[in-house]
Amino acid sequence: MPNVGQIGLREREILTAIIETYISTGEPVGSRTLSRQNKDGLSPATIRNVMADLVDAGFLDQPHTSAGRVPTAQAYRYYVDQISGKAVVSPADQDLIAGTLQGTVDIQEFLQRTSHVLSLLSSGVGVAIANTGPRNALDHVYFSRQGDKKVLAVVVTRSGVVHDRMMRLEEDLNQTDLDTAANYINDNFRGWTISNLKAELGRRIEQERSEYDRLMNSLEELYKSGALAADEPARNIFVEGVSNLVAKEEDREHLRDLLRTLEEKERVAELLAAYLDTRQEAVRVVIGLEEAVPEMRNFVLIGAPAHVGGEMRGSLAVIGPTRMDYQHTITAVSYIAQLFDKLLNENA
Amino acid sequence: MPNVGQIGLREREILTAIIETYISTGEPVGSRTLSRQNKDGLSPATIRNVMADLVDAGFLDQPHTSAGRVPTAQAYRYYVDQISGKAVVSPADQDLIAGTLQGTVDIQEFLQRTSHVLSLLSSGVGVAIANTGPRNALDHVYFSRQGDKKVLAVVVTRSGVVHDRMMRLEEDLNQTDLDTAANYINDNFRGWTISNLKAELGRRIEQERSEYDRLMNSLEELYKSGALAADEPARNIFVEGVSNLVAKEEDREHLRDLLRTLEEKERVAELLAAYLDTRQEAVRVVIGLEEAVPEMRNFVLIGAPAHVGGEMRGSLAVIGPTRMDYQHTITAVSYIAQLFDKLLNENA
DNA sequence: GTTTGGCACTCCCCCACCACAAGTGCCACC
DNA sequence: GGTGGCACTTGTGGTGGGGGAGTGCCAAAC
Repeated sequence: MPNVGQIGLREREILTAIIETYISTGEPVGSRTLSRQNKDGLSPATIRNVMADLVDAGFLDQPHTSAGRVPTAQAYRYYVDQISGKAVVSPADQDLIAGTLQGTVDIQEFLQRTSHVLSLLSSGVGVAIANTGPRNALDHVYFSRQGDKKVLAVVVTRSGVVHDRMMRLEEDLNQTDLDTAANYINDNFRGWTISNLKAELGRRIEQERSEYDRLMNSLEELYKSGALAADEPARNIFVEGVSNLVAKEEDREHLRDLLRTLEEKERVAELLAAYLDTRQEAVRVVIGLEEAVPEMRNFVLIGAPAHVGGEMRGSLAVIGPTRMDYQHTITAVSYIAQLFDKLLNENA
Repeated sequence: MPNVGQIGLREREILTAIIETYISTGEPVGSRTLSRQNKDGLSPATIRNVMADLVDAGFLDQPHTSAGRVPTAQAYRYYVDQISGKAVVSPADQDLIAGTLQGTVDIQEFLQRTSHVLSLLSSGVGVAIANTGPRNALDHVYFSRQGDKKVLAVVVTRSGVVHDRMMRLEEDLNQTDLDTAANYINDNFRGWTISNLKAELGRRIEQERSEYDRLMNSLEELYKSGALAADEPARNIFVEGVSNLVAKEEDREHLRDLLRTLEEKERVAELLAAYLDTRQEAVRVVIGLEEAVPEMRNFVLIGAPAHVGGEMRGSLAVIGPTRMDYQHTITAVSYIAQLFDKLLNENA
């Protein structure tokens, strides 16, 4: 068994140099190239020996016998661990981010701009999501009659996310009935999670069904119409910058599958949820995305959750090729995640 | 000067055959191939003569001296005119469309699903837009205090489009002030276009500025915060199916530019507006998109507007390669446009 | 013992070359 | 006007060799 993880200083330096060279050139790196750029003036032969060790240890691969070496997932993992927390976000990036996000109070707008700026700063796609999960607490609802049997339902949650939805009822309700129903819900359920609210409301409707009650009748109508659905996920998932991937991904078919997956925004949301559903605040770098999503081979996820009171309420990420500027991207994600956290907590 | 447009029956048959063959194979079509598939049993030599005429008349091009012929924009134009209005939408497509769009009353959901189904039915991207232009009439507004100096503004227009926007004020207003302001606007401006409303409101605020008035003060606050902005275009523009283009477009750089343009949804909206802003109901096929958008060379737009009382309130389109199944796409766009029209008129 | 230079070997990449297929234009003939 | 024939053009696909980059290993040097 090779001595994985037990590599010395020289090995580490060379490994880092190989990874960085590969990231910038995209071509397998050979001993000669490395020897030339290395200040320590090591000869190609020495480097070859070290490289052989690194292959044994699982950090490098050779596309074929007489080609240079290419970093493995394990190498990227090592590289990311090693650089994480090192750099701060550059002033230029700070300006760009501040300029883009300045003045956004509205969550959806923030998400949209965040995904955009992430795609600009990285060589991948930017993703920004506000969770509209079962744990999202109600602030208030508002119903507005829009015509015969048609009602606009606006649900505002404590995290500032607004759901508006046009509903069709089975029987007509006038605006007074709707206001009464909204008041009832707001008075009784403010602060409840949407799913709990729905369950309890269903129970109460069931209980009162025997005796005729105007309010309960209105509530039942609204309940049946789905006016309280908190699950309109596609509206709060923003994915931008797919054009970045065109330049990066070689294989055409692979590219098409990838874009197809990214267009299914719910899948992207699931991916982030799977890897970021944690109480940790830190940026997480996931290498080896193909285990969860086969068409994402050779892609990594750099993401961070946003919390309100210890609960995850949103997340943002860059999904890009393994060959990317990790330091730059990690600091950018980290910086924006802080802003996101702040925004959510202001709104809470 | 070549006798453009003065082509006989035989020429037309051959031109149509060339276009259809080119659309299905993607390769320049030669006289021999055509002679073999043509039932009339014309010899390659005859076809060659006809082809030479068609080149003179501007319908065909040759990539190089000894290659087959390729249709020009003019040829596609002819082809589309010739087939338009011929076919009806197939039962299978009807099922797919109905299944996807069934039960959507909410405009945004309809737009999203429409763009999706258009991308499925064609080999291009599907676009669906609800106009939030200056001509959009107010139904009512609703303001809700969300915290210190923060207000959620919900603007509902007659076409059923909802704008919700979180605003930050310069000074705090309580909910009563907000309700008074909303009532004032609803009582005075229902049915006005948003831009007229804003202009008139600005005028009134200016007029009353001298004397202190609580209502006017609230209105001014809201006015300044931009709560009445009707221009949140990105939320009502849906573009889906970019992965379709990966398979179609050869040139990598071109593909990247194209995707980049399609990601700027406002530009897509402008494009539709430019070509569809008309009182005509019919599907419009725009060939030669590169005049307006250079990166869309070799792409066509097949779109239709949706009207309410003679005014354009929405539009939908497919943007796809010149090499596409026109008949299929045109009928699909036409069919969905009718549904869109119906939905808008129900909501009106 | 580590580092280095040397050397034979492997493999990919590029390019020149050639034959071939598909297509054309034109001309003579029906 | 349609057709067959023929010489010419041009992209394509396959082959083969030269060159470059890199490797592994060994023996010598430090």
